[in-house]
Amino acid sequence: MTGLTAKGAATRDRIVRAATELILERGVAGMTLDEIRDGTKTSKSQLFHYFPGGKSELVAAIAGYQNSQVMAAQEPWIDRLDSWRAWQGWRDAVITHYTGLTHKYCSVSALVNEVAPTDPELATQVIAYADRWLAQLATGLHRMRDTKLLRPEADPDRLALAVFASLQGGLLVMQSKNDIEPLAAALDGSLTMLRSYAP
Amino acid sequence: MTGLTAKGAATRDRIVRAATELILERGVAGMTLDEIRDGTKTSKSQLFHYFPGGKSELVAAIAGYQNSQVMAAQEPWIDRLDSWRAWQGWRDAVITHYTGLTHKYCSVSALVNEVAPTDPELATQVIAYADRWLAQLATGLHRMRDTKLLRPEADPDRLALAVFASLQGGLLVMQSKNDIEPLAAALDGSLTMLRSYAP
DNA sequence: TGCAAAGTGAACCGGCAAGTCCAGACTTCG
DNA sequence: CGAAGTCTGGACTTGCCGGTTCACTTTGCA
Repeated sequence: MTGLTAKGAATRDRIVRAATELILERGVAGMTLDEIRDGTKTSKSQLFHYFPGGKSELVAAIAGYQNSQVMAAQEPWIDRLDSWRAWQGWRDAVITHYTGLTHKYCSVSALVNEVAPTDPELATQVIAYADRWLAQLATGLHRMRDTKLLRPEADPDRLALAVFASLQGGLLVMQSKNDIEPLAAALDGSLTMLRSYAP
Repeated sequence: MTGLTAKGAATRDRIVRAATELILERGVAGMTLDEIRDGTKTSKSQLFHYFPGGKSELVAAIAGYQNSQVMAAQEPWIDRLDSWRAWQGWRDAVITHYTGLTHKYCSVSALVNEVAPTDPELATQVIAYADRWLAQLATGLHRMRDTKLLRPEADPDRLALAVFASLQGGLLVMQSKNDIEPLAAALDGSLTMLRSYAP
């Protein structure tokens, strides 16, 4: 997206923000372009002006935006999950980030579920975010095995997968119950599981 | 649904089965009544004849049907999760059930995600199934604490919540990766977590 | 200052999918 | 048999929503 004036950039930004708000509350199918128009003092033509690919492109932009938010919230822990202290810090950061957002569609992966059957390309994109997230967890665990914080027979990739699944499930249940507790229980359970692989 | 002749019951059944097939593959939004019609040698009027509430009622019926399938697949373990042996048996039964269904929308809870914003009543219903499932896990853990298989300070309800979240997350990731491994990793992680509460 | 490019508003289109209607065919049972 | 109730087909209606068009204004730069 090049050649945007200040005014244009502002409008585009307004659209993304409003659309994000809507999509978090109502899901992809529940978000209509007309609602975005109403909520942003814009018009359809502008939507397609800034997102020529239509709804798909807009949703992709939102997913990217949300992903960066979530990843940022996990800083600085997410990059250095190579000590027990870091994992605990990470857990707290995740809880903090999602506290107060319990009623929303927070989970990137949950989007896949809705989007995959009708828009495979978009799904691929979202899955890529998830994979990067998962990879960060795995990297930390690999380092921990290397530094003998995990027993040698521990399988970092599989453990990371378990933690990630647990995290996503925690988010899912959190949303349906509108309560942070399921996420907290899931993460605490994951940490307990990991610690049982300490030498 | 009373006053159904044999023929009527058969038709109704045909509709539910075909609709289940479709919804598992494409999600709620991706399933259209016309497709059901095409796939079942029926017509719209019959859909509304057997499900006067329209799509919502049909989806509710499917959810109930799916739920009973999933619960049945966990027999006999799910009713007696009060020993480590039972948990292992349960884990195997779950994996077996979902193996070969990896490309589908298996998770009941995942449906909530799609349906909740637009149909709260239906969502409530689906959540009820999930709660019953969760309760069964909790019951087993309570018994295990009572019989000293878990340390007294273990919180069965919270542990059950963690296991359940992990399970749901495993299903979610399983779908997006089209691979059973995430589910297996999630369940194995959960069992490891539980076992660390053994005395 | 003027013109090309960017930005904007609103009416419009087309398709899709949920839900309706009704006429007629079967089933059941007195 | 025949009437009440059940089942069926398919054409029809309705409204929503993603996407298009086009005339117009604003902006920024040579």
